[in-house]
Amino acid sequence: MTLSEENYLKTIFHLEKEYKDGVPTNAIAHEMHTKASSVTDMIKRLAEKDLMVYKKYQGAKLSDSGRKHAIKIIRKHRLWECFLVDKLNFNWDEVHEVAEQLEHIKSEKLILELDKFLEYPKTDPHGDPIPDQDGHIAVIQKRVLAELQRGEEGICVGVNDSSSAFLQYLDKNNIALGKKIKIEDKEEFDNSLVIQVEGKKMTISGLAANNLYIKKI
Amino acid sequence: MTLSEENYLKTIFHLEKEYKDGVPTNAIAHEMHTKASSVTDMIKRLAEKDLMVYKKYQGAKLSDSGRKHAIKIIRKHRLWECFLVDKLNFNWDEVHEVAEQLEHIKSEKLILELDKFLEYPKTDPHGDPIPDQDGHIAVIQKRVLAELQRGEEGICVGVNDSSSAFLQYLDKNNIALGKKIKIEDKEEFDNSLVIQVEGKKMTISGLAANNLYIKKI
DNA sequence: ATTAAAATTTAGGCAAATCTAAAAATATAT
DNA sequence: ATATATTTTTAGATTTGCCTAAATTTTAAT
Repeated sequence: MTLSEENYLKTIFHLEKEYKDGVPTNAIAHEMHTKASSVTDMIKRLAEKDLMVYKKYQGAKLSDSGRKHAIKIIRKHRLWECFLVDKLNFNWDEVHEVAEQLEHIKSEKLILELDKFLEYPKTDPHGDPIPDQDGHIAVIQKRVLAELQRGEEGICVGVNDSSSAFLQYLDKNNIALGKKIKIEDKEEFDNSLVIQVEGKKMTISGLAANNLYIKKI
Repeated sequence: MTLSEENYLKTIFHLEKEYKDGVPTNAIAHEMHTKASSVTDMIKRLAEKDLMVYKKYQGAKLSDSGRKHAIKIIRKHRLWECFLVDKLNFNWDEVHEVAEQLEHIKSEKLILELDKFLEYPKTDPHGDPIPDQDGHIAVIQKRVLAELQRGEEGICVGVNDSSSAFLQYLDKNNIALGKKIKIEDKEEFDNSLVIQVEGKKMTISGLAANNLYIKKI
C-alpha cells in the first residue's frame, strides 16, 4: 500500500460520516487538495485492489478491507499524537502535520509497543477516540457546546475543528480538554454564548461553540 | 527532498569512507539493490540540485550541502534506534528496518525533542556515534577485536556488521556492548580466537572478530 | 599498444500519481 | 420535459524513479 493510497483511504473514511451513501469525487478532491480526475484514477486503482467499491458516477465507498486499513492508519495517527504531546512537549495545535507523516510507518511491533509505552490511551490530544487493535472505535458521549441551554454546564471533551487557528484560540482563552464550562447566556441574534470557565466569564462566537464538544454533567 | 534522494545521499555518505575519491556507480547500485543506470539518473538529478559533484565516469561525490543533509538523516536514524531500544523494548537486531522509515520524518522540533527525551545519547544501540545538531560526528576510539593479541583485553564498543544474523549470534553468545572481552588464544590457521567473556571461554571465527569493535583497556 | 573485459552512460520504456482539457453523465430549474 | 449547470469520467501529458538493452568509456591483460 502506497502513501497516497493510505491517504485516500483515510480521507474517504472520514468523509463517509458526512456522505453515507457514496462520497462524491469532488468532496475527496477538495479535501485532498487535488483534482477530481486524479481522484477518479485513484478510486479505480483502489477498487481493483478491493479496498473500495466503485460504480461510475456513484461516489466512493470503502470495502470492509479498505475500512480496516483506514482505521489502522487512524489508530497510528492518534497514538503518535499522544506521544508527541505527552512525551515530546508538543502543543495540541502542533501535532497534526507530524502525525500525518508518522501514521505511515509500517511496523506492527512499533504500534503495539508505542501503545503500551503510552499506557493505552483512550483518546488523542483533541479528544478523538483511539481505535483498538481490532479496529473497534469507542463512541464518545458528547454534544456541541452550542446545543446547551442557559444554565447548563459540561466538561470540554473534544474539538470538531483541529486547525491550529482554532486550537490556539482555545489556548488563548484558557479552554482545554477537561475544563468545566457553564452557559451564562445565549444571544439569539448571532448565536454567540457567554460562558464561564474556571470562574472567568467570556463570550464565544456561535462558530466556536459549534466546534467544541462537551459532555453534560 | 524525496525519500529516494535521501536514501542515495545516506548511502553515498557511508560509501565515501571506503571510496575516498569518488564512489563507483556500481557500488551504489549494489548497496541500494538497484541498477547502475538508475544510479546514473539519480546522481545527475542530485548534482543539478547541488547535493553532489558529478563528473562523468568519475564516480559520485557529495557536495558540502549533500553531506550536511546525509548527516541529518543519519542523526535521525540513530536517535530513532535509541528510542526503539530504550523506550519500546526493541532488541538491537530489530531496529534497522523501522529506523529506515523513521529517519525520513520531517520536523525539526521532533528531532530536537526526541534528543532531549532520550537525554542526549552519544551513541546508538550498535555503538555508532550520533551526529550532533551541527553535524559534528564524534570519533569513537576503537579497533577490531581481531587486531588484539593474546592476553590483551578490551570493552566491546560497537559492531561493524549490523545484520540481525550477526547481532543474534552475539546475543546467543552473551556478547553485548559494554562487555569485557579477553583474548585467550589466537589460531593462525583460520584466524579464529578463543576469548573470555564474563568468565566464560568461547571460540569465535575470524570473520566475527573482524566485525566486533573493542576499546582496549 | 592493442585487445578484451568491466564499468558507466545513453536511449527508450514503464508504472504511479498527478495535471489540463474535453467528453459524457447526472442533477437542477424553469 | 427540455435546456442548462454541475459533476464525473476519459484522454492525453508530465514527473519521478526505476528498468533493459545498446553504446561508450575506462581499466586490465597480454
